[in-house]
Amino acid sequence: MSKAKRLLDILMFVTTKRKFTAQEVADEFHISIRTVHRYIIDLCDMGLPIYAEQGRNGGYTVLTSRLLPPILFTEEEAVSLFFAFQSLNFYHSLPFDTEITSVTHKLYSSLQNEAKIKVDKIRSFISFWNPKRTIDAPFLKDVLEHSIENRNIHIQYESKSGLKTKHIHPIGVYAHDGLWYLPAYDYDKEKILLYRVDRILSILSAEKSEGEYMNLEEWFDYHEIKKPIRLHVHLTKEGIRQCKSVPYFDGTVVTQEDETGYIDTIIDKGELGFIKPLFFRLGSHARILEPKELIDGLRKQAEEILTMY
Amino acid sequence: MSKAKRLLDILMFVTTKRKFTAQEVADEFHISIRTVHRYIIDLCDMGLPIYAEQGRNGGYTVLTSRLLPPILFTEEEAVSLFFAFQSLNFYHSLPFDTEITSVTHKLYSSLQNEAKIKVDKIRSFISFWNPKRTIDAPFLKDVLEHSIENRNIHIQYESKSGLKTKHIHPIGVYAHDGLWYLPAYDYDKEKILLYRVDRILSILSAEKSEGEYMNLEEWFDYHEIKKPIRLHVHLTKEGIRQCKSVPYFDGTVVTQEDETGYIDTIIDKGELGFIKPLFFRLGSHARILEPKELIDGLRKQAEEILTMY
DNA sequence: GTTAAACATGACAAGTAATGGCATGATTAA
DNA sequence: TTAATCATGCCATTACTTGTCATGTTTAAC
Repeated sequence: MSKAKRLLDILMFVTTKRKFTAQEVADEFHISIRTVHRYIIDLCDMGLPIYAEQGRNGGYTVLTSRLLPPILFTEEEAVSLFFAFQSLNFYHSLPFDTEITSVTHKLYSSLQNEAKIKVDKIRSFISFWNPKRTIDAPFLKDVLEHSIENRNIHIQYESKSGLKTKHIHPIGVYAHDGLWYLPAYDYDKEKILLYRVDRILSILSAEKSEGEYMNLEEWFDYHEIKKPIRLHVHLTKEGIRQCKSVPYFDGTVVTQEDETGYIDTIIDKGELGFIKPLFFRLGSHARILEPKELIDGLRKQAEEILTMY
Repeated sequence: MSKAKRLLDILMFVTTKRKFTAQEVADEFHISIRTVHRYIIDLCDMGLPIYAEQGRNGGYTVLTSRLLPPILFTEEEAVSLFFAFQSLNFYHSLPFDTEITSVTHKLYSSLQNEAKIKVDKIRSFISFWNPKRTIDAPFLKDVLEHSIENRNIHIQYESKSGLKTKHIHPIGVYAHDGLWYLPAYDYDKEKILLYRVDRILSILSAEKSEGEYMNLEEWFDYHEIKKPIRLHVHLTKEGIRQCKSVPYFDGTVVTQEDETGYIDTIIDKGELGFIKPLFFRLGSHARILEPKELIDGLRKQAEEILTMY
């Protein structure tokens, strides 16, 4: 076996063990101790942070955590990585922040000048916009950790009705529109609710969870329609155009031959509050035929507005 | 110099040149041709896709594009990369799609089992939610290319008032809420407008641009207030809560001692259409004091609703 | 069809690097 | 004091790398 290959094998061996003696390596690879000492000098030269403790019970200790075998990237692949990083730029709170910074440096410094220019251009010509929030989510990493470790937590939460203590089982976290959300099973309400990570004021305690809950992906797919209700709306041409831009209606907008259209679908009653402002904006571009509750809600809100002003 | 170092130097040399002869390498590194042949066998063993053409004008050709020197990542760094990729998951159209797939494979396959589990967990416990759009943006990569290369383009665009041909200078592209947007200088309207990349039906022609335009970052920072207007609103406690969640008002919401609050700021008249539905939803939680146009707009829309139903 | 430029491969001697063994010393815990 | 550990030097042996030369093969150009 070539020396380079053997060195890498030893690199993997020692970064995995973290603490080891020269004798252990010699036994593992059937080489002499003298050679092991020499190899360790080579690894140090390669930049592996390693230190030795002398005397009985001494040995070597590797400072970095486990390393991957060296990977050869093409320039395009490196560029695509910077593109991926670009999508994280607008987030204020992020887990893995320090690691991403170190990867960025490692990659950027190994690029040739031409590729550096390309990366810089990507940075200035492409962006993933999210509202630049000033809201901090200090418990993001903790909450993520607890959900990965399948633990229940007690949290102090700033809800609509004031400060509350909640006993929840976190399902996962997701970012949307610059904010971090936490779907979690609420043991008091006995159902899954959606929390905002920035509104968590503290984590009081955590305990291992026994139950099995859905994961984040399942939660995204899962939309229980508890109170099905028919939504039936006629749309003008402009109404179609606007509704097609609303992800919620993606796929349900039907265009007819005369260029008008309609939406005719089943939704959950709880979602009416969410779509009401939408139809307010559409005004006469959308004529709601069903449900009556939506029409009444719109009327009520319209009357409230007219009473106010 | 050690063999490993020399092999890497040659690797860089040949991946940059793409096509070369053994003699060229021999001259460059002052080694014999025989050795070059031997080195090339080593590079093949390392997995470099390279083939030889025999005969006069023959030589070697490297199939992959330029490679970076091998990079050592820590396991945490690799995990953070998967985290970054996660943020691209909900996008339907992406440039660099193939590269990201190949990087993902390279990295994942080099992970140890334990780390693979960690990555899988991240994938199932953290997400960057964006509406799953079915809308395709086939010209995304082209438009990006043209803006990087500082070119003007003629496009067919599906606008509010139908199919139109536009002569524009693209400034860059950005993703928001699952859609790709293109701010661009419109040569007919003589100002910067915002286009949706999915509404571009074709790119008719392109020519080198002479002018200097702002870049994407500048455009984000730039918000010309052409027709300044005062927005002055009183908010209830719930009104404050809701407005604080609206990025547009981030920082302008003031809370008073009695737990009510207000917004008092200068905005552009053109933005009224955008904030109108917001105040409709807030209803009596927000009492608009100024501008009159906003109140009138709300009243008009409310009357339209009441006339309809 | 001959020639020149390229790759492909083998043999071998000379040179270089890596290895193992041994010796010595330093440091530390038992 | 002893045993376990790292640190380092020396040297003979072994293994590898290199350059030179020789021999083939393939292909384009003349």
